[in-house]
Amino acid sequence: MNDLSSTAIKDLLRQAGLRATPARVATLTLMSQASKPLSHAEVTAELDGLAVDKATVFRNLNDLVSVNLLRRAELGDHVWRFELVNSAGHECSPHPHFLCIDCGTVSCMDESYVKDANLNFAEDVGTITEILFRGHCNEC
Amino acid sequence: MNDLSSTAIKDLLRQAGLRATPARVATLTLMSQASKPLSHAEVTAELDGLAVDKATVFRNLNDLVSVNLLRRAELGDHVWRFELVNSAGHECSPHPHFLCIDCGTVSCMDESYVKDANLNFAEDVGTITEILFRGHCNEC
DNA sequence: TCCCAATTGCAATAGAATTGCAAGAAGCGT
DNA sequence: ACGCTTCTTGCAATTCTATTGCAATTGGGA
Repeated sequence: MNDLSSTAIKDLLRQAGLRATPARVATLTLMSQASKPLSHAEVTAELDGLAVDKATVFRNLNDLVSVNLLRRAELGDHVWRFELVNSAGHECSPHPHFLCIDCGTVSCMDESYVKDANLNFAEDVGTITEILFRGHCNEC
Repeated sequence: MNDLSSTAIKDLLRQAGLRATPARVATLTLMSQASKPLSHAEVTAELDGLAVDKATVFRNLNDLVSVNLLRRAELGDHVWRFELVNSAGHECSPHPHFLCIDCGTVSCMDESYVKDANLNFAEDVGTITEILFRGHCNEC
């Protein structure tokens, strides 16, 4: 997806306030080369050359999510999957996401799609912070 | 929501090819009175007067799903939630859910809220099977 | 009512995800 | 380059949701 150099990845981490440890650099590198969202188990397996503990993998993935470098998705099989958040421009205003339950790919949709619905609903039940659509994408 | 009589519920079960055991009747009764999707833990808690084992609750919920009396949803917090599929006409189509990220409460919203958005979006990216809103509910 | 298959209870299990804590690194200032 | 502070890691144990095996029990048609 984004294939970044090692130094670029370290910079990303430090700019996010995280230390650029080998495990984190390897995790982000892996994610930037992945063609689909990876589960924790898959990330652990790919990183086995580094002998990274699974708890560390979990913590790193969640850390990367909390600083918005990764996105965490649930496809409906009770396994978290992680995907790079492409910080190259958009991602500014909150917008709905579409999650394909077959291939796991997350795509962004224009905010205007559900603007009206959002407003109506917010008045009824609470404040919306995330809108997620699940289904089968056109490729699947 | 639908408050069915005990005999009606037994009929539903038998028509579906399942035996009308007390645990199942109680489960379906509870589901028919619920205003929102219930997790397995919630169902177990509500049924504690009957001393139903949690494994039995799981099995019954899954059985009811497999005969299309219940619908099973995953709202992004790794907890299965179940809700009645009302075969009596209304309320049978899948509708959006709202999940409070603070207290975990789930509520249902009317399908019409996002009907237009749904149609527009489906043409663009794929087929929508589930719509989920996350945010802070009015109580939190 | 009788009988067999469906169902249940109990305990054990699977597996994902999380946590506590001490040892080990990253990166700051000097 | 050095040392110090703080963040991370590894390891083991734990939590939590969900599932399964098996013997005992029960529903409901014959």
